Amino acid sequence: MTEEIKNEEQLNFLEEIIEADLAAGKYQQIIARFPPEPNGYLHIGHASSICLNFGLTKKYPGYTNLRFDDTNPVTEDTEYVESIKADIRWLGFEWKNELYASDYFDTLYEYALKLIQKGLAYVDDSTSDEIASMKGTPTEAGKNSLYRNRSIEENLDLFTRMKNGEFSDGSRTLRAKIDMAHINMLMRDPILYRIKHAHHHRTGDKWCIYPMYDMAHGQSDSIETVSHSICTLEFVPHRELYNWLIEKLEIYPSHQYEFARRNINYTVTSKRKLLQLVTEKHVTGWDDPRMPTISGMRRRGYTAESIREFCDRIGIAKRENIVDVGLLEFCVREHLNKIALRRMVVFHPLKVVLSNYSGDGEWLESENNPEDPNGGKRKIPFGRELLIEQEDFMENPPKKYFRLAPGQMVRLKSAYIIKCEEVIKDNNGNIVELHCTYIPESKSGSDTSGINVKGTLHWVSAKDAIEAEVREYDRLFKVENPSSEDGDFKDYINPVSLNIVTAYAEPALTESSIAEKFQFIRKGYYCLDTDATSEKLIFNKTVGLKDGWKPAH
RNA sequence: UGACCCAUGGUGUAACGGUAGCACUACUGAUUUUGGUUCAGUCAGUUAAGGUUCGAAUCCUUAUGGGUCAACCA
Repeated sequence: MTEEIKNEEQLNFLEEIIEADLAAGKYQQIIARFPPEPNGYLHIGHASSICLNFGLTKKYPGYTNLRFDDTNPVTEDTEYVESIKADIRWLGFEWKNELYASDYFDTLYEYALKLIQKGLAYVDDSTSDEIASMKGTPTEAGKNSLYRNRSIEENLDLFTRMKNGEFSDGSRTLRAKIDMAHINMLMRDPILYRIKHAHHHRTGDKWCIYPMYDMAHGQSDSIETVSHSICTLEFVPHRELYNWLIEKLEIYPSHQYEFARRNINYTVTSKRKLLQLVTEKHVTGWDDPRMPTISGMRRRGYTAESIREFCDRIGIAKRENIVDVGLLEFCVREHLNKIALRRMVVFHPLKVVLSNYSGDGEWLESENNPEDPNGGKRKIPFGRELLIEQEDFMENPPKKYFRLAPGQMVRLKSAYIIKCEEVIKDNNGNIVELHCTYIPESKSGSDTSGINVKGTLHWVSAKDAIEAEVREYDRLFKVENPSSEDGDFKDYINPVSLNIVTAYAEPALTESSIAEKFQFIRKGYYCLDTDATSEKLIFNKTVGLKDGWKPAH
């Protein structure tokens, strides 16, 4: 019975492996790690990996370490270290230990010596080109290096001198001695250490030789006794080398498991490409709201909850995929609908004069969020002259047009029902103003008019409205998968991914803070941008409302 | 012309030899002082061909399609 209930839960393949390992008593707890290289900002793909690793060790006994894979000093920087830590925390996760592969450089060096002593590694004087040309191809065996059979003593001496800085960059490498005819290219005497006289963000100038990924990653996992080392599919061929090194080094046997990285349409998630967008100024920075980076999504107004929900919904598997960005947007709307404060903002104003409204105006009340009974209310000024959206009026409306038209009535949200009496045009025939009458008995909350209207419009009081800059974003790329198209991915950048409009907002918005999320009624979800000042309101469009009405033309 | 990984509606993901399910999208309808939300419903899928079996998305074979591998990157 209990087994049946348990079986109803759908596990992904990693959870199945973990549950089997736990059930077999192979591990008492599972240890995972999130291993970013500090050479770029985290993006939505990393979010998926973070949710996976940290989520697994939340679900099962154990913990996740944060380990920076900082073995290439020329591309890495502490700016990235800090942004990565901030992004993980913002997403809602906390690591057990903050670790760096560079912390293990001494140990890794000892491991290299051990390999040399076992006759399993050698110093190669070949140039980069020579090594490449002797590597063979997937269908052709490679050739042994001229230096492959040096004595252990000579290798020890040369490697020590490499470490001591006696040789120039690129002049020598330490290579594993495996098999140049191996079917797996990675096993054809892979390079373990290379010379780089470069300043490292943590170890400074202590080292001039640095381990390659394969010589560092699995060993770091092992040092940390990581039980489940989860990475993406392109590392599948590395697993053989990962295991070979652990076996020869006789160290703790961590295991590598691979899953398919998540791709999202109309964007790119490759740090190299994202870096290019930043350095070539196609966007304003790593946190440009159009970027699929965690910092960009945060600035755009996406919530951590919605990103976690998205990662949860797309799941994990081993097959190639392109997730529809629409699902991400659904998750964002789903959360924002619950928490966003409703406000009224008119983007393309059309003046409305209420010919039968006298007096200086009045303050009306409106709920902050109809989804939240405890959300409270706010005051909105109402007056004789109002602004509505140009698109909410049509002189010759199609059928089923619920908005304003000559002789037609609509409700102004939280205010009165109005009727369009007259259309005022300029000399060119453009509509510049509407003269309407309002129904005094139709006041929101105390409506005794008995009139039912289909349409409700958002509006602002003309004299009380405040100007705000609104930045509206569209997808960064014109095609679903820019990386798979011919030519450069940058050829497919959407030239109109940013549209700036000056809008007219109700006064309550003056008090906005960056932490608040808004829904501009009938428009979408918005948030204050970091560029905003006390003099100038600037909002980012997070995502639009689902739009259920399309005029038939 | 090798090896490895993968193949379920438009998209993502389940079903572990026994009724192909869930979510997003799209489309209907109801409700609605947001053409939003909510609610109800509809359309739509096992790459192909063989084989094993009482029974195959699932196991086997072959084919087809996609991805990965020849950086002193990770």
